[in-house]
Amino acid sequence: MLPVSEQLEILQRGTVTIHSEKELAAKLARGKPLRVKLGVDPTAPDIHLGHAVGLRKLRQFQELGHHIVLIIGDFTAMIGDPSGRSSTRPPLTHDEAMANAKTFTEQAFLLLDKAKTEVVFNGDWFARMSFMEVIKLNARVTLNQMMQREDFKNRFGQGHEIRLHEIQYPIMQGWDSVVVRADVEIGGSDQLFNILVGRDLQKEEGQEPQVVMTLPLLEGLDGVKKMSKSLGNYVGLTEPPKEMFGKLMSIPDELMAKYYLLVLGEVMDKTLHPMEAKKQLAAKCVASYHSTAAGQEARADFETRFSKRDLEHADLPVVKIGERRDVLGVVLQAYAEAFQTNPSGGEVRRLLQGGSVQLNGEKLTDPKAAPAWKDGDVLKLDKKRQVRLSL
RNA sequence: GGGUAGGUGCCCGAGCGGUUAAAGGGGGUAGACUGUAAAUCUACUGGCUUACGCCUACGUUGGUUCAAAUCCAACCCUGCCCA
Repeated sequence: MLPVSEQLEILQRGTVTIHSEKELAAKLARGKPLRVKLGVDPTAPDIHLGHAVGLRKLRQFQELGHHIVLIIGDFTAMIGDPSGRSSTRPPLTHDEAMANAKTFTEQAFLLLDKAKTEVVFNGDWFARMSFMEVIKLNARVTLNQMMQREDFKNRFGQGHEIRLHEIQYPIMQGWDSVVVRADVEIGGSDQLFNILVGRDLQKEEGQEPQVVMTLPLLEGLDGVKKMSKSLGNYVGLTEPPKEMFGKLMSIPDELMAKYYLLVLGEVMDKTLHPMEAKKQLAAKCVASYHSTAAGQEARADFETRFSKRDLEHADLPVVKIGERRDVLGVVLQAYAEAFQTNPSGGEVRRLLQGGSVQLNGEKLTDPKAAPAWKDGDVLKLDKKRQVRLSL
């Protein structure tokens, strides 16, 4: 193992808070592998770049010889939990949670060393807790304490409802730490409160409290809200290269440096033109989850399709025209076949009206028109999607 | 349990018998611009295989009325105050 000071230097990189470095140093100094905990709720089947921030930090721990405990919140996912602002996440069935957990862990191993990772499910201990045990656990925490959490405080202040099960959530997460005897827990900076609860519970149980390590939250494509599946502002780790590249090109410039840091672990070259910097970012990201070649290809494709707007020579999905020859019908078909999405007739009419739909560069506006479609025609559907037609 | 304020479209929020698919804002989509960035301007923003037509929508269910998101009743839910 590396000397403590070197380990510390690596581990503290890119963190928001470590509580406390002194404790971490002391734990490291023992020379034994630390148990580093990360809890994830399998509320969605895919891992995105936001999750990857934490996973990358775990990877660093692994490379330094430490042990990772990945806790899958199969139990917590079933009861739903407070998500972000003021809404409550819908509860999942256990089957749904487990199905998500499966793909979730598979994807996590894109970044983690499977051999040094222990995966546990918190349903294993929560599902068989008795009500008495729950009460006793609750007795250790005060409501006043819970109300310190910003999310609760705000909602309470605004007269919004807070359901009691939501207040259990930090307690459960904290109890997880007790069960797995975590030395360190990492999480997004929004997890600070929950992780601190873990410390309290550990102390009460006579354990040495875990070190809290929080990481910056990665904003999603909108540049404002935390990346999340439910907000639709995410980039999935397993997305196809072109998709991944395109999505990254749409992030606000202000976020680029942060993406460089959190997604790639690099410092952005500020001398580059922002667009070039973004292309490099996107290509590198694709490279790390697919391949360098895929990154270059995605970049080339992007430049053909969007920078040069050369749809003629672009590699587009091909849609074979079916029975319907009217514009509305063909557009609907193209969406369905090439992009697995089914916009409503109204939506397509709106796109037509707005001049979004173009055939070989000519705007199509009449849903009822039936142009003389030709083999190889390029049909642009919206800002980001185009197809090639075949007869 | 009592009192009181509320429950409106993706979100916030106006409307308080007809002209309301429902003001305004946010968000979203599209167009212009352009770097699939930002800013700005503009349009659109319930559904229907093709619509000056139909269907669904203002917590739920009934009722009054030619006509209800708007009035009445019961019920469900939330905040606040009291117990």
